[in-house]
Amino acid sequence: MTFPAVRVRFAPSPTGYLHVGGARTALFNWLYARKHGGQFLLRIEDTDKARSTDESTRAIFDGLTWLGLGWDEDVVHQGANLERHGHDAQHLLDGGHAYRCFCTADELEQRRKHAAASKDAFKYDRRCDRLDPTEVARRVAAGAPFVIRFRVPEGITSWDDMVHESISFPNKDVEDFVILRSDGTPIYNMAVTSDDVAMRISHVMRGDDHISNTPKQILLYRALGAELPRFAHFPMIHGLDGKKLSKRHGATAVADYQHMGILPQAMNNFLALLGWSPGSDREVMTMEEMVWLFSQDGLLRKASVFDPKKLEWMNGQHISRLSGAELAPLAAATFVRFGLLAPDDPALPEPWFHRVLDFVKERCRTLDDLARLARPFLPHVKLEIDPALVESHLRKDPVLTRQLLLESADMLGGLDGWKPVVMEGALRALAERRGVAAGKVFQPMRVALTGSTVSPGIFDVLSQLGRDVSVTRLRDAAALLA
RNA sequence: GGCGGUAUCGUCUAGGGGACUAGGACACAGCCCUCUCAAGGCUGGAACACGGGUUCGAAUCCCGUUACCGCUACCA
Repeated sequence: MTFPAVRVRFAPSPTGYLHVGGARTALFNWLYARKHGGQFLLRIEDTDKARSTDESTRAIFDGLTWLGLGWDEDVVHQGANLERHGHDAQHLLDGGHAYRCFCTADELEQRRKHAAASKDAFKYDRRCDRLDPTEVARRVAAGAPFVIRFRVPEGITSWDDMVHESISFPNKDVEDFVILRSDGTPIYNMAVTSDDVAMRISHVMRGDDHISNTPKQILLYRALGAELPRFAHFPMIHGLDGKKLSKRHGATAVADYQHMGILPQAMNNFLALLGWSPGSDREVMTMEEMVWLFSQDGLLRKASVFDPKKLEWMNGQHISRLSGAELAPLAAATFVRFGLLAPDDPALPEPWFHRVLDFVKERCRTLDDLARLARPFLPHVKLEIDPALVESHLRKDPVLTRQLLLESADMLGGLDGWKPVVMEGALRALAERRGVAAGKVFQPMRVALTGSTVSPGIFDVLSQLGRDVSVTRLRDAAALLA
């Protein structure tokens, strides 16, 4: 027996940026396709011309590209398939699965309000389905506008969801939904089903806000005589307050995290763990490992809360585990933004640059941290010491500090060899001679050497900087105190 | 209101009838390491929503309640 080909799709509507919930849906689809050697397709659902923008479409492409979630065939623009959607709807009408409805939007609105006022559940009452055929023909001939409604049959509609177990809806709770607007364009469920059939989608995997659309789509598949795909409904992602993630929660676009210095693999890793678990305590994973570990058995049903703190932690883990060479291209844009490198800077592929990244990466949680910490070790960047730091760390005890700086400069300048262990012995001896705690020597040195109170160990800093630069910076700082 | 879904530490989760004194991670607190900051190590507080069943035995299965979420458009 052969398994049907796995073909999945991510189908966002281009009405904003790519937000983290969408990204997670795309990720799961991508992971599933990779896992099973199938295709991951992208379809832009732009049938709502009023809300769709090219800018949003671009944002979706950019977001997916940044995350590394490439799609396998040409992008499908739903709007290009309007004709087929219309045909399918017509086919349904011809086959007796649908009927014309002449009720206007205003009338419907009135009836809905009326129902709400008397606390009744509103459901279309099928009055147009009871119209006499000659009356229908008369109205059509007279040019009366109409929509096409699907005639929901009796019975119950259910399916085995890959995330949930069996979900079922009594058809009496599903109203005769509109499939074609009066202007001949399709409504969501019609367009989606028509496209999914045409694209031979095998697994429809999306957010669980679509659960109540599923019975409608299943009914459409059946009326169209098409084979049903498998369905999977992923739980929503909420903000810290437990409410649906929205702008109120701060950053919700994947691009926001990109600009905050989050690595795409960390974003994917973090998102994957929202609604999926490998079934063990495994947390930090590469994309390859996730593909390997991904399984529908690990799919969770409960909505999860997006916690930016944990994302940052995870980002730090990824940064530390990547080599300087791997980090360089990922960090390039950030270094450019910090004014430390030019776009396509020749330093990017240089081993010395990679060594700098390796030198500081362990203490970073974001690429911004990386840029900040790497700065003092970039030979072409002039060291600047924040005046506030000069005040708080050097001018506290200017005479002694200047003395210590000068002495260490002399001492280091004449040191036999440039080894951290040797420096340590000499510097500690110096502190002892002057009767001060070692930290009293090291911290001013750190500020003098890096312009910061945070850096790798001071002897490693000296070693990385080299003797000449180190001595110069110590003397320069001392000069500030003269 | 109707329909659907969900329920384990503050958060992400492990758990699939006995291995649960409920495990890990983030966050938080303390300690260790230590020249700073991270990383790392150790320790601590912190959860099975509630009520009924089923069973010798329930976090795990069933029912109900509650809470939360989603859908309820000629939006997607």
